[in-house]
Amino acid sequence: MILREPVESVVRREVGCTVTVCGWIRTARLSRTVAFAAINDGSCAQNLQVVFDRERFTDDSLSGLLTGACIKVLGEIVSSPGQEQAKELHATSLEIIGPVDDAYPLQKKRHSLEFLRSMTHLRPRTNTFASVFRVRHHLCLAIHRFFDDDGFYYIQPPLITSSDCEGAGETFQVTALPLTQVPLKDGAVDFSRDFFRMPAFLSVSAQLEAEPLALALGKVYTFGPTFRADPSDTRTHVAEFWMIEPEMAFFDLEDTMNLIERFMKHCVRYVAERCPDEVAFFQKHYEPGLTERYRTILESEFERITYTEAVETLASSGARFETVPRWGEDFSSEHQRYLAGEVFGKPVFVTDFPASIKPFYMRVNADGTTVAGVDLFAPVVGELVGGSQREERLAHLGRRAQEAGIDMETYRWYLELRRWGSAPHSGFGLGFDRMLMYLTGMENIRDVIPYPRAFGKMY
RNA sequence: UCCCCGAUAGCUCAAUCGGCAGAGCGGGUGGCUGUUAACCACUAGGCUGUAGGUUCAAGUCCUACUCGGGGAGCCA
Repeated sequence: MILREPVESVVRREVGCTVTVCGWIRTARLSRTVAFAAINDGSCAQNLQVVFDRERFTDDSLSGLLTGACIKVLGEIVSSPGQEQAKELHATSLEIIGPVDDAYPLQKKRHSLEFLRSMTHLRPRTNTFASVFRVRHHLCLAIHRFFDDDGFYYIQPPLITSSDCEGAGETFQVTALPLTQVPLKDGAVDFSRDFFRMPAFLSVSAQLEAEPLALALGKVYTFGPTFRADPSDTRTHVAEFWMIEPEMAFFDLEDTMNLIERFMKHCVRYVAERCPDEVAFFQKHYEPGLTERYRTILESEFERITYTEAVETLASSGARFETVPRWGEDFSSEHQRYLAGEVFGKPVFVTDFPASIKPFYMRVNADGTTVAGVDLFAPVVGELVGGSQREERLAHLGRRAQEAGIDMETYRWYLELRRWGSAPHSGFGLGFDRMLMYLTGMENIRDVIPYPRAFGKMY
């Protein structure tokens, strides 16, 4: 067993304690009487300064103190005369566990995020990525805690599905057929000879599978990976990402907005409490407005306007848009950012969209032309959440499905939910990785995911 | 997929009108008050993304391609 104490705990130790620490050297400095190495073991944002008395350590024994090397140090906690840290470790023994050579790519200076993207195996050793992944962990737990405390059940929908969820993007097909010799029948692929005896896909949304659980357990949520084969090559898109999809029986659209707002505030508060060092780091190096962003979310009441009001606001704003906002068309990302950023300066719920631009499962409003959908737009990043009250009336759903060209046989089970014991219910979807971007200020989704899978690239 | 920008030392970048390929950091060597991305000196390190073209002369201009980034669309 390798005994060692994490830096996160060492920095809270009393002066005089003897500890063993293992970590990677971030920077090392040698002078005549003394040498310093700042080491980090990932347990926290802080480095631990280790001091080597050069009377005790020979030049040779310190020659391995290079940026990137993994070392094990036994020493005593002493108070530090330096300005940048209260305590430091006075070394009594040093072991170079993993030496480095001069080809080690990470240096004690800033690297571009693009450069670091080319080495996903080493970038977690940088302050930036270690911080991102620590916040990622805490945000995951914040989500589970929120829903557990709120009476939700965590469910696991299938990742492999038989159908393409309407309107949610391109699917990856899953097959066990030999692609070099695909079995054919009447000129088409014979899927009856595939693994599932039918075509299969990776899930693009768990919503449809979550609804039956909500209509039995009351409140449920999913939190898992989602796959999209869209050829989207942007800083907010990847092929594999994580989504949170709560689904609630006996919730109307207003209940849903209240839930989303409470949820967002909980997550922000949780991260601010658990990761103060990381938030300060991102504030300093990436997004000067980050703590202000947190404050706005925590202290403001999110704006709520209808789609029609939003279009009018945009049209009369005097701002010049590349695409003119017109009723009946979806908002472009510049519209979303303008509404949240310029008009309100805080997150804004937009509700009641034209039925023609939304999927068949959203509940038709009394006016017959709009549906009870809601999007949450945030400053800078645009759309964060998309949700709706689901159409629970069989006749309405049947009509909308037909208009949308949905194969009724495939969705028979979905219609049957409305046939037997139907109930009003609602849900929403939230891109976890995008939320992490929002909370860290990282501007490319590929920099908040350990191993991003994107169009044309497998990092 | 479309539009825009970029590619020069290991990394981050500079190179004026087309005229000798540069700096900082990192590496090595030496020096040095307990330093904080330490500092000082010296040193090694280059087929300027690839393939063509224009020119007396191309890192610089033109064409194509490759790779990277940003934006649009689609979406989370």
